[in-house]
Amino acid sequence: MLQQTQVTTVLPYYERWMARFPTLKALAAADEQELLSYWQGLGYYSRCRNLHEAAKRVVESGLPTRSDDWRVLPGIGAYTAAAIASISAGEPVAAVDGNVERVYARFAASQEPKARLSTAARKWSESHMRLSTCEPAQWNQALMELGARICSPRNPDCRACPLANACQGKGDPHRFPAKKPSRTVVEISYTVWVPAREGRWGVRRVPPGGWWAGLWEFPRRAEESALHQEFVGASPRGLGEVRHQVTHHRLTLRAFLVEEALWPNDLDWLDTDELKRRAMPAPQRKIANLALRKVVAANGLEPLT
DNA sequence: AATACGGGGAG
DNA sequence: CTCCCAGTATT
Repeated sequence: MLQQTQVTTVLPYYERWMARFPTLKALAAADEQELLSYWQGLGYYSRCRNLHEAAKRVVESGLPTRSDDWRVLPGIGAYTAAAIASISAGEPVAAVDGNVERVYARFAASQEPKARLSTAARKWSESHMRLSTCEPAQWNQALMELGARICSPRNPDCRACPLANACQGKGDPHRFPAKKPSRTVVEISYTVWVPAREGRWGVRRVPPGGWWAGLWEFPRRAEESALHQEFVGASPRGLGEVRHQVTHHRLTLRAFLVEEALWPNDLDWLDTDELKRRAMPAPQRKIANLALRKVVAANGLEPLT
């Protein structure tokens, strides 16, 4: 959960997750759709599937010990493997996260691209770790903490830094690490229609290969498509517009309520409680709430969380 | 080496 | 707006 996601964001998800799936065995035996519903809103949903798969393998074959063996599990990369192995087994391997990369980039005044920076930071951290009397877990924690609290992205406090003496970047820490040029934003528009009948909602599984694969959504078409044109001709009721940013794409989803025509025939029809438990992409969740307010507010139903 | 992959926190 | 978050897998 913590991969590329802030601790304060993760915390409530983690608590709910651990209450529901308290052991590896429980996790391995869980239904993937339910896992995704607990993950819903966190993003990077492949992490969820990978964690599930990793739990299955571990329950089947036992817990790894060495970093290299952890590394084989899906979703466990260099950072996570090193973090686990150094903490759980005291293995002297460097856990290099964004903090450590930044600390190293400034310390060595390096503007290398991310891949090389990461490798260099790992060697740097590991060589000093071995010279230190510090436990590997403590060393890793200390370096990450230094990056989070002192060598921070926006306001590095070089006066408080224990490495300032030897640091090559302290004159102008903001030059490191090098920022990659920002990509031009791509605008994408979708029409979303919300099939509703007799208190039920029609959803489909997001097809594989793109964003939100495997989650559930209301039918969606690019606005240029022929289906869209046909749809507009059916004069649906507008629900509203939802904007959402995904990396360098800016999405606009225009949502409409349709009660009869143009439903794909492979929809899953859910009542409101079932809809609430399905994992939906954030913008589709917002549309669900628009629809709920419009259609069933009078019945006293609560919005989706 | 570069890109896809979410969503949100914070300045 | 921008940058970046206790990264990983794929190309």
